[in-house]
Amino acid sequence: MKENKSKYAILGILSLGPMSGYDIKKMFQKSVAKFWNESYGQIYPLLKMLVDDGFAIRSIEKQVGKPDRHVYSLTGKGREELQRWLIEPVERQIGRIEIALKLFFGRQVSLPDNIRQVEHFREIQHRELEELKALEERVKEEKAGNPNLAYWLMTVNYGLHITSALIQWCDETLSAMNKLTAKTKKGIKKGNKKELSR
Amino acid sequence: MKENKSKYAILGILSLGPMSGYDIKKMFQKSVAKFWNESYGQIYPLLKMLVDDGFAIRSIEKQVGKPDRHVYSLTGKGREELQRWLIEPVERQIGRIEIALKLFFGRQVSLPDNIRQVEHFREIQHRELEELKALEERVKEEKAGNPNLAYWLMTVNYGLHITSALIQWCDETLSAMNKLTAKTKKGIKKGNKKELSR
DNA sequence: TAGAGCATGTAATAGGTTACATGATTAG
DNA sequence: CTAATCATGTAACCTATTACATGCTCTA
Repeated sequence: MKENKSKYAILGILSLGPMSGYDIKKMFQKSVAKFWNESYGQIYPLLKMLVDDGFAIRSIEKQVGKPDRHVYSLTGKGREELQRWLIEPVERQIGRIEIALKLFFGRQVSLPDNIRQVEHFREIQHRELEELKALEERVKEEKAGNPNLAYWLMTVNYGLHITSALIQWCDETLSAMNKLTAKTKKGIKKGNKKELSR
Repeated sequence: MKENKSKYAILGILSLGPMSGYDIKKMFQKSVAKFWNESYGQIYPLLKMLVDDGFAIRSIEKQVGKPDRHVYSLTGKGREELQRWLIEPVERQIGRIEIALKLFFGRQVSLPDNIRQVEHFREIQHRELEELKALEERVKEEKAGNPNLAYWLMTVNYGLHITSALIQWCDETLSAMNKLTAKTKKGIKKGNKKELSR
């Protein structure tokens, strides 16, 4: 049986309250954007499916000057379906990690090229870390008293752990690369030209 | 312009030596499987494209009792294309992290349900860590002297850092959850029944 | 004799992004 | 006057997995 994860992501967002497709997209953006996102091309057809399957109901809010809002609310059946998925154990997933793939083939380019690549990756993670720290503070302030707070902070913490670990890995990797540079330089001084070859 | 990552992954594998589609699949399995993989449905059509674009050439090895081997080798143009991609800076990618999404909606299920989920995730990461440690030793032994060794160890190290960070996060998260349980229990002793509600 | 390994490939299907079409209102 | 925001949705297009088709050899 194929499980469409996007479906559960949308059920989850809807569990926070009734919303339109447009609202859902915005909600993804300002809540789980760091580890999940959906496009309109997924959201609108899936909302239709959720209604067809009885997981949500649609009500229409008339507006002037703007298109009508189609507001979706979870049904009891929809909440049960979400809960069923939430307690289902996650599986080991092998994501595609581009930086690792590029480095695996690192010998195909020069050492300075690889150093640049890792330094750039480190900058990305550094910016990410700052963003996550700011997010953590913002959530603590704005969501104080919200019964979801504890869980939300755990997911922010996930990001903090991963990002810190990546920065550490970058530092280790850069120092390992600098040692390789030093070795090559030594080789030159000793006149050992073999070590110069890639 | 759309860049097909699978194309570069295959060019990369081919940079290790001439190979058939079947070999490429096996090579993915025993080298980068922890962070990248490709299916036959991607490999065979892409190999055809690589030849059409002049990035690889195909030679046929006749065999008896088995189908002919179609062996692909990188051309100079193919190696250049790979190098061009390798030095191109990676972009920040937002992967889909299921455990984080589930926990974000954690309030929809019970605290013990969430604890079970994280404990299970921790076990997965623990097994992964053991596998990575074994892999590191194996690579150090079997690939001693291989000019790729340094880069390969850096990618294994990537996995080690991520996995250790995840285990740490699990421990922190589980202890945070246990504190929530303790709070609820205290509420019961004091007869504060409101705190029992989800 | 059943199953795994060798070896090619295609077709069906699922999953997902981007661009397009429409059109009023509001802020700079 | 321009761009953004509100708001719906669809169509075209990629990307990727799984199952299927074929068929020989070797091992348990």
